[in-house]
Amino acid sequence: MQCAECPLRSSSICHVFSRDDLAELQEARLRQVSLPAKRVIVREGETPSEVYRVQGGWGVRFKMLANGSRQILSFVLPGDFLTLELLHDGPIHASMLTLTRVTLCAFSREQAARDAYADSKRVHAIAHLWGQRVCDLERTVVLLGRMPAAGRIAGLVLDIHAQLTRRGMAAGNEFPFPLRHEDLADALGLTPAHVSRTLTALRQDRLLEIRSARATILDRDGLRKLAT
Amino acid sequence: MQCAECPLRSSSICHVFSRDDLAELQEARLRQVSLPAKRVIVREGETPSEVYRVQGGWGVRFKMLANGSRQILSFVLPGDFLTLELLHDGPIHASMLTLTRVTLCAFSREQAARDAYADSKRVHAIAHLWGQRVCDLERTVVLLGRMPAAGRIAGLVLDIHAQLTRRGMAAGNEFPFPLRHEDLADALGLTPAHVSRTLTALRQDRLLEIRSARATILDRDGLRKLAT
DNA sequence: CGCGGCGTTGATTCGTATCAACGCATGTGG
DNA sequence: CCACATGCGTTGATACGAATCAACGCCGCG
Repeated sequence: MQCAECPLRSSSICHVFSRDDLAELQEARLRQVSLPAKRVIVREGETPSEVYRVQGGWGVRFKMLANGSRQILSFVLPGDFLTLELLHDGPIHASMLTLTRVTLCAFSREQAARDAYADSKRVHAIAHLWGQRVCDLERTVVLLGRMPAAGRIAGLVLDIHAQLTRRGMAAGNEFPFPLRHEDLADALGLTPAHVSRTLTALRQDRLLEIRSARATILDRDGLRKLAT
Repeated sequence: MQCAECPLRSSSICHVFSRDDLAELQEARLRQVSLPAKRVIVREGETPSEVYRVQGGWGVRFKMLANGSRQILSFVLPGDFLTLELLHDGPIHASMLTLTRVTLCAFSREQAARDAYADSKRVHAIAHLWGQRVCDLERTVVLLGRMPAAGRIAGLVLDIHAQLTRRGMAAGNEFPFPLRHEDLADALGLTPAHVSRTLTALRQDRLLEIRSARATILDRDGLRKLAT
């Protein structure tokens, strides 16, 4: 797909990097990559030479612990930029994995890092992305530190729904949701078994329904109350 | 105290903002403020007109929940900058409270926001600060999501010790630690009672000792193992 | 058709919360 | 200088939420 027709351009970093010059953006794009599900994109500590704008599909950023368990730090959605830390030298903080087939638009890390601070509009856009990332993480800390299982799930689902809505990928209260119970568990500090029980309860209370890789919010106010 | 003699200058944002011109830094500093313990510095959502470099004392960034419980997002230590989000318009993400008497060096938010992006060295330094903040939060998410009480305490104490050491405020394995059990509990998703039990266990295992506002790491390897 | 991955459900265990009582230090006013 | 109040840490008994372990069912797929 050409950048000119990309529906995600306006809601992603591409917008800032090429408001005036679409041809320049198109030319900077090295390639589009398509990865199957369950493929490692990068590993913690690496410094790949490309950065990406996610074009489609879902992924996950996570850390492995010594005891073999996995903590998911965030989900990667279409429109996301991978990754901010590569714009100023740092190796990446966390490993990444695709959950579904994922399409990426690749750019040169080096060039992006140079261009990123070329004008103040871009600098502010990047600072804004950092701010969002921090905000998301802080919400996650609150969920993990102070909320019971149902509240954690409600909070996560509402966050994802808000993201997808902003990027035009949710039709009202229904939206794609390819996460398995195990993914939810690893993101929320729970076990798959308990996620199953909690989702069953949420469904019976007519708050939230997750079926065949789609989620439907049945009672937004109810969920918001749970996620306080 | 004059900026020229400030022992924290080299390990804080002041270094980047005035490597060449100490007089300029000194002049930019609006005032030094001293706040007693348990005083609110700012509340979530506000946009104060000053930013600060913490000169001394400890504080806390936190969010209150509807049910009255508190989640601490991070501790504020001498040398910290308050706050990054004020450098590009955002209102602050979380309320802040002093834990001890705190001394702050105040600067104009407006001027700092203008100067922040004036040269690429500063831009990179700020991006680096964002990166650290994200890194800290990600470690917190791992602690809260996947570790038992002893591991959480170990992880937090080691992080704080590393920070203080970097800033020259820890003498080997002993360092100031003015946190009450309730503060630890609110940061780590535990209750004060359970923090007490866990600290007792850590003391009996000769791993960590916390007494009269000071902490001593008795067995660093043991703690690191607990914190995985 | 059989197999593997995933979700569900039940029985049990475990970690932490909750609630309450108590001790100790510190501060304060009589 | 003592009597008392306050705040914080400690300890114990009990409750509860979630983990663990295991069995089973469903479904998609080779």
